[in-house]
Amino acid sequence: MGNGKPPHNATIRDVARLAGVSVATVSRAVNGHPSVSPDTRDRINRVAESLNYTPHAGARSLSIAKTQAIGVVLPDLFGEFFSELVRGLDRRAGELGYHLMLSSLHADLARVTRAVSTMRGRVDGVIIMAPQLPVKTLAATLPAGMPTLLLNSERNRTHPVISFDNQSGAVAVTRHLIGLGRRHIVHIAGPAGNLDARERADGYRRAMAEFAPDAPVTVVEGRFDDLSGAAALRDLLAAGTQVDAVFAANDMMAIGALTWARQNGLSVPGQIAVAGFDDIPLAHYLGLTTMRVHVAELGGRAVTRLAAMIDGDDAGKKLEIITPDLVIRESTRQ
Amino acid sequence: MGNGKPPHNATIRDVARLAGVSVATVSRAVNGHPSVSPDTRDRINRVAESLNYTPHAGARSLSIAKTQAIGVVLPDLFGEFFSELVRGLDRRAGELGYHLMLSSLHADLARVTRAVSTMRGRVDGVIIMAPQLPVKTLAATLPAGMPTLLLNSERNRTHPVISFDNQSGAVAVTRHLIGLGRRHIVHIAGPAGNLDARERADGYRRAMAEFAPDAPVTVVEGRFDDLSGAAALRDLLAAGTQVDAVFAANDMMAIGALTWARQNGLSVPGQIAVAGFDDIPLAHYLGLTTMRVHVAELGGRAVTRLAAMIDGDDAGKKLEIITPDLVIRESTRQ
DNA sequence: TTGTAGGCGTTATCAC
DNA sequence: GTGATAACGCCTACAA
Repeated sequence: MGNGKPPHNATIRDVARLAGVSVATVSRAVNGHPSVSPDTRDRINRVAESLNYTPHAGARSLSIAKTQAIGVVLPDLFGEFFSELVRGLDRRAGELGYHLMLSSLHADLARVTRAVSTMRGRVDGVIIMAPQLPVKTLAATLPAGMPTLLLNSERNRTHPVISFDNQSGAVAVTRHLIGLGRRHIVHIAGPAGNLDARERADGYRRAMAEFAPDAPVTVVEGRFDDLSGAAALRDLLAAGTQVDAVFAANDMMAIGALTWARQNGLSVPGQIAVAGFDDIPLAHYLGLTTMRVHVAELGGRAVTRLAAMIDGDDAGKKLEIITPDLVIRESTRQ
Repeated sequence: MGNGKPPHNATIRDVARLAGVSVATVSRAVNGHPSVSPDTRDRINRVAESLNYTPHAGARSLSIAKTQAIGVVLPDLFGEFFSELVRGLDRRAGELGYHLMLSSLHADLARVTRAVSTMRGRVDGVIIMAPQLPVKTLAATLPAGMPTLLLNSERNRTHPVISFDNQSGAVAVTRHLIGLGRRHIVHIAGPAGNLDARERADGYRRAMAEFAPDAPVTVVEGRFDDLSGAAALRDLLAAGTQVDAVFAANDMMAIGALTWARQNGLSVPGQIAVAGFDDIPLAHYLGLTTMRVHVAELGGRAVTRLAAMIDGDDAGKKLEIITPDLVIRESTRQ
């Protein structure tokens, strides 16, 4: 390990030579091809084992033009959202016999493009999550002929996309808060430019306009993390804004706001009801009302779909939408 | 995307032909080799762009015998531990110009071995976390000559390993609980066979023997998830065991126990103090005392070290230990 | 500065 | 059933 005895790894040729057969036969034996006599097969297996021979996957994929790997390019996602997504991707990939080539922490177009480019030839297709980039721009810079599936990108008829129904999810949450009798409902949105954030804010506005037309509409911007959620609520109150409910664009910000409120003597949900979006495990423990988005399922479906695209049987429809469910917990139970 | 115009991706040969030069020159131009006249370089770049040419990384790595990718094989880790680890790995990998080939959910030897085998030829080395497998067994089945770094495996002078100092961490937690005046301290251990679990249990026993020799020692087994933590505490109390403190082998189980206790009318830390291990973000929010293990740092260091091994300058020492810190929060603050 | 040609480790198409 | 041998796409001496 790290200093194995043979400075040079055994190749198919080494096995062939020692077994006294041709490389073609070794290849057949190793891949379980039927037309190899039991005798030769045994001999080859023995030699292979003694040499600790492992086929070179890179060479193999170059030869058969198939890597059995899929690339995954992600932005800098938060804790459990990230792990759930990757878990979903990895599980399904494993089931389908694919490896996962991961590249996260990619924000801007250049990084995403570079990540995908360097993957060409080592993956059969890629799954990209870049909610901050316009599909057109993105598509224009990707390697031609590489099956690509977009996660949580703008709906669009030209490229395969899977995403959450953010807007109707946000409508459901907001409507729930309105149903509680709250009127001073503020929305802590995600970063400007982020599509999910924008769609959720749109849902909030739509619901307010429809179900509480006379109530004030207040949107402030956060950065999807807990600190910015806390800061947003603090600033609003400091500015004298009346608040009896908070709908944050994701759970982490909601948790920041919720925690801050309690630490500053405000009762939740008594004085302020709080709701988030995502349903990360933390939400369960803190009793946070939220929209459950089934992140792992998203990952699994993405892999399934991409695999189909790779195999050439890309189902007709480009757009696939996953509907989130409202989960009511203590933070809005009065 | 998924249906690009050219059914066949452009290769270096296509570029060469259209630019009226040899493939060698294109290769040099693409790789920024100095000895290419500005004219030719320009022409080549233009053609490459027009063809949307992206080098085939697989072929390239076969040729230069370097993939710029590292494999990561993990067991089925829980939420934030997983995400923090992968984040740390990925960040450092990105900095060093490596891709990450991920394969998680691997429990038994066969799976781990297979995962690593199928990675040969597509990665330059692997990082393996398999706390349930003996190093000797594992090492025997790995492809020869593949740089390998083990995470949280048994200490050992023959193979490079990075791991937490589980035992002294457990001693610190237990000692803290004893210092609180608690005497009926139970330990909810991880799955038998898991090395981290075993070391932490050992630390608990050692601390009890040394600092509270007359107090009862109670160890029950959990599965590292919240439900088993809750069940463990419930069963202990149902059996009439006296309990005034719980030290769980990881945070998820501690959280399960803590939540169960509160839901069943037991005050924490009043009647029962609770402590965990890992310091996942959730612990912060629930005020759980725990050992902080800097998971992301572990990942980063692992990549750094493996990269060094790949480059052949493997530092002398095989074993690298990361010491965790005690973080005291409400769950043991009286 | 540029081209020729061999090789990286496998697979697959032919023959035999 | 087995063996040559030509790909796969790229890199790199070695020549020119």
